Amino acid sequence: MFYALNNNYLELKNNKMKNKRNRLQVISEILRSNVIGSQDELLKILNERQCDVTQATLSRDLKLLKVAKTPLSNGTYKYVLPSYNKPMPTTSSSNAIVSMGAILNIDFSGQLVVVKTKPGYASAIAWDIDNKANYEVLGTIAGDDTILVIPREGITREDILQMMNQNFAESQN
Amino acid sequence: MFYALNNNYLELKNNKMKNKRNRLQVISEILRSNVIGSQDELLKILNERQCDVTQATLSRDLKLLKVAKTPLSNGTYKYVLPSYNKPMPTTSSSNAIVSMGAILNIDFSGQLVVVKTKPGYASAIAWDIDNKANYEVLGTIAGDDTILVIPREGITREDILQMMNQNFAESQN
DNA sequence: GGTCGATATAAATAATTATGCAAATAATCC
DNA sequence: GGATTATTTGCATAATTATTTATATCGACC
Repeated sequence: MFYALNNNYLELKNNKMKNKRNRLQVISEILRSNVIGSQDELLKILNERQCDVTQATLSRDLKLLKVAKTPLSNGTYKYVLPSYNKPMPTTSSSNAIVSMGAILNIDFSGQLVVVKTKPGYASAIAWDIDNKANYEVLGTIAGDDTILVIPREGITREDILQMMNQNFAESQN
Repeated sequence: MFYALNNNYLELKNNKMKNKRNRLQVISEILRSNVIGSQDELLKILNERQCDVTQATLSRDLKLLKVAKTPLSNGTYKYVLPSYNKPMPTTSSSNAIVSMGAILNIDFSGQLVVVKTKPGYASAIAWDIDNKANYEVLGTIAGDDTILVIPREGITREDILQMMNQNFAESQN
C-alpha cells in the first residue's frame, strides 16, 4: 500500500522533533554562509547558538542532510550542502510509492503524470497501466525508465494514485 | 621559486610522475563507474589493478582530485568526483546551447519541452538531463533525435534554459 | 496512569582519514 | 658525471568521523 508521506507530517511532531528540525535548519544556514572544515568547528558555532549537541549527533545530522566533505584548492576542506537541498515542491502524496519494486516514483505536473521506473522497466509497466486503467488513462508513452501517463479529462491526481495503488502496490514491506 | 604549472609539463615528466598521473586517472575511472564508500575499498581495487599504494597516498590523491565523500540515501557513503561543482557561464537564451554539438534546438509547448538532437543522440542526452537536473525535471522520454522533457510543476522556461546552459553549453574556461 | 514502540541523544569506542617526517626517487644545473 | 633542489611515497601517528550501546524522551493506545 502506498501511504501519504508528504512533508506536512513534520509540522505535527513533538518538541524533540522540532528541536532536531530546528537544529538541522541552523546547520544548513551555517554551512551555507561559512566555510566549515571540520565537525568540531561546526560544533563550536552551534554551541554559541545554544545548540548543545555532541559530535556524534552532528555526524548523524550531516549524514541526514547529505552534507559532503570536499577538498578545496587551498588545501583545506569544506562541508557542502547538496545543491538540490532547495525545498523540493512535493506535489502530492506519492512519495511512498518509492518502496515499490520496479516503480521508483510518481509525480505530477499539470494534467500529466510522470512515473519513474528502474531502467528498462518503463515499457513493460506502461503496458500494464494501459491495460489496467483504461478508464482513468487515455494513453502512455514510455522511455527507458520514465513513463508519461496522460489521464482522461476530469481524472484527479488522487484518482491516479488510487488506481496505481490498486494495481501495483505490493501487499507489504 | 616558480615552477612550470601549465598542463604541458605533465607530458614531459618522468616515470614516477607518469605513474602518479596514471594512478589519478585510474582512480577517476573507478570512482566514475563504482560506488566506493571508503578509501580502503578503493585501495583494494587499485591493488587488483597493479597500483600499489598506501592509504596515505590515496588520501592525498583524493584531496588532489577534490573528491568529496558524500552520504547516500541508503545510509552508506560515496566518494564523488567534482564534475558537477564547476561553475558555468549562464546565458539565458537558448542560442548558447543550440550551438553545442549534439543538441540542435530547444522548444516549448505549454509545460512541455522538446529537445531536438542529432540523429541517435537523444537517449544519451536524455540520460544526462535526467541525471543533472533532477530538481527541475520530473523525467524524460527519448526517441531517436527528439527528447520530451517534463519539468516539475513551477519550473519556468527560463529555469529550463538556464539548467540546460549550465549543464550542456560549452564553456570557455 | 502504565505500557509499548519509536525516535533522539550522549558516552565511549571503533573506524576511517589526514598529515608530519624521513627516506627514496627524479629533475635541474653546473 | 655529481651536487642540488623538488617531488613522491610509506610509515607511524594524529586527527577526525562514524557507529555501537545504553538511556532518555515522547506519543499513541488502552
